[in-house]
Amino acid sequence: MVTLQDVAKAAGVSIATASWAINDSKDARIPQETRQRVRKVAVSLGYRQNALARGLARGQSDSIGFISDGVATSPFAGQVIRGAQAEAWQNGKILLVVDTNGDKRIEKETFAFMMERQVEGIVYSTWVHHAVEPPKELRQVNSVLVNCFDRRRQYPAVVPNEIQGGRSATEILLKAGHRRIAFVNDIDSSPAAIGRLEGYRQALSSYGVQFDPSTIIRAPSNQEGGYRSIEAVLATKATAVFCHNDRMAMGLYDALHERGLKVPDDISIVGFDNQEVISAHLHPALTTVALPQYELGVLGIRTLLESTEQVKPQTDETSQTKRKIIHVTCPIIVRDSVFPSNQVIHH
Amino acid sequence: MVTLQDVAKAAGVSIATASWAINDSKDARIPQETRQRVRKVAVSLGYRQNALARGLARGQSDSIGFISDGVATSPFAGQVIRGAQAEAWQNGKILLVVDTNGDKRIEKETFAFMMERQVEGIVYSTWVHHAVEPPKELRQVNSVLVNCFDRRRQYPAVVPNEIQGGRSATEILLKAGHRRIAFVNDIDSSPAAIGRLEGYRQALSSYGVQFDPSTIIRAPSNQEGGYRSIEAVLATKATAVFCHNDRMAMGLYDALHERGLKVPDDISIVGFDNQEVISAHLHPALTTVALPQYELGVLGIRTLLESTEQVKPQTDETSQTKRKIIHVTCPIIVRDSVFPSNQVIHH
DNA sequence: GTGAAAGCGCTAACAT
DNA sequence: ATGTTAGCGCTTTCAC
Repeated sequence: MVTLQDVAKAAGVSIATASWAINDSKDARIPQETRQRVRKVAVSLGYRQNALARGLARGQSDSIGFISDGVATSPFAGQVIRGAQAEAWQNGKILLVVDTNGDKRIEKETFAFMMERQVEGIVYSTWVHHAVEPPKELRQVNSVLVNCFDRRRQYPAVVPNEIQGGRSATEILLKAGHRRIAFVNDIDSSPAAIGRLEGYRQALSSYGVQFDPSTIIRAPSNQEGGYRSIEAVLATKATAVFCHNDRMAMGLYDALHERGLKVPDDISIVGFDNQEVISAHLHPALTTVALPQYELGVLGIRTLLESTEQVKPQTDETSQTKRKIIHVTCPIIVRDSVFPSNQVIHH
Repeated sequence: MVTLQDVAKAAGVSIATASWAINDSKDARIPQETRQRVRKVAVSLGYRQNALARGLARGQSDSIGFISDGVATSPFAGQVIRGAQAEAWQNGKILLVVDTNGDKRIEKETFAFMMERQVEGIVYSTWVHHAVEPPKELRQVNSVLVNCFDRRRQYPAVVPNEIQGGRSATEILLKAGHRRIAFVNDIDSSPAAIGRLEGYRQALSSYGVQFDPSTIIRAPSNQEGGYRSIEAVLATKATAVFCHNDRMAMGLYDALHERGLKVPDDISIVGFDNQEVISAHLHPALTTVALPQYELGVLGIRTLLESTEQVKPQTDETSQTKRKIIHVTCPIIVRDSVFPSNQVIHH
């Protein structure tokens, strides 16, 4: 293993100078010539910094912890890690990723493990968008919540904008001319269920359409739920349906198919999540609203890095400052399940 | 920040003794009483090891690099990371995960970055099972390939057993009494396409069924491919179809549906991949073969750790030793798309 | 401009 | 059984 010592010796300079040259320190007063020479030598010797030594000396590890309760498992949330990692990388940091599988004990251990490794902060991310009660330890370090939030607002959080998403989904139907729109929502209450409903109502209202509670159908948020809600959907006499997610839409497609009803000719459908393996490949392909997963990851890290620069972690338990929640836009993905589609495109 | 120094002082022992007590060194000859006392003090002081300092002193980082070309992206391969991480964790190691997005330049940078961080080895994993040419640098360190392999067998590799998978898929159909079985394979050649076909042929052969090339249909391995292969499938007069993957099966379901054909009454179907969001939720739920993703991750790390213990990384370019390839079993997941299903269960 | 040297927090060989 | 001490490889202050 080649050390800085070796490089210095080979270049005929002191180890301090070598360090400056390698790191290209702005404030070090060494001539370009020396810098170049040292670096040449370093390359020719195949020198590589030892991040452990560097971190120890500088009291900084250039690493960020990423705790998730299953992001890596989720079929459609790995993108969050990708975004986080890309943004961390941009800033010369590396991510220590641990999936706790939702286990509180593992979570605590993970936290300790990360602290030992001198992480500069921790991103705490969840699989589904919901309220969490993060382990108190998290307050000892800079941290941000991604795809979740704590009710007391002790941590900055980055979440998808469910309301806007629900609004966009509904508006695309309204723009296409639909006025009677059913909403097959998740039977479980959640930020997604609440937010998307609110968006749905806002959209109707902005188009002057009276909200009719009987157009709201609730079912489990999976294919079966969508499939089984067919009767209720047809009973609403709606010409279009906004499904809480793509999986429900997939189930609804099946049920519609079985009754010989065509999408979008007989009924228009909009989903949510843009779970590509489903939405992009249904017949017809499903118009849906995408979850900004990659962005959530990016913004999570960015938020963390910003707060690292400025403030120290809050240790003052009495502090009442509410941390901000960033709501990230959910873009609409137009495909072929809304009729008449030409109108959709023109607006 | 509390250091070992502080703990030693508070406990009234030397720093060395403190270190031994904390690490519970077997060979250190210190009485239990002292150990206990020191640890009590450490806890009460809120002491936490500094992994950087420890790693520097021991020349060991307890971390493993995990490079992937998109595992985190893949809707169904995040499990590989989960498995890898769980196994690493078991051994007191942490994973440094970087997704290169398939970019060769990022790949090189990632490698350098990981070496700087003194990783004890690198797992190089790919999204699809295929042959790779890993960057030469990889040979400088202990490494193992996961879900991919190099033709020259310079690295140990862990891959799914495609042949056995294909065999299992076909056998379940044979056991159910089917004798004319179409195989809708991927039109692109790949270890999966080749292996699954081989398994299909082996299964037929072991049941004394003559292989008929006309039952092999090739199409792009996605929903559209499956959907469009309907004519060809029907033309084979097969009573059952083995699809190269669940996505193709999903497309085929759609096409079958449109012609009023029922699964499994009119035709039985088996998929591959066990992409749950699809397979578990089609109507009827799809019998399929699962990719052992979690296991791939576990075995990747285990293999790495084993070789770390024993051999040093091969630097000898002329060495001709072929590294082993571990083929991991792909379990069959029985659901409702094979008829008659009762027979299936009884065997 | 450059170098000497004091750490960073910990481990482990060596002394006692 | 316990303490002393020399590093691990690097950064950075301070002196020249």
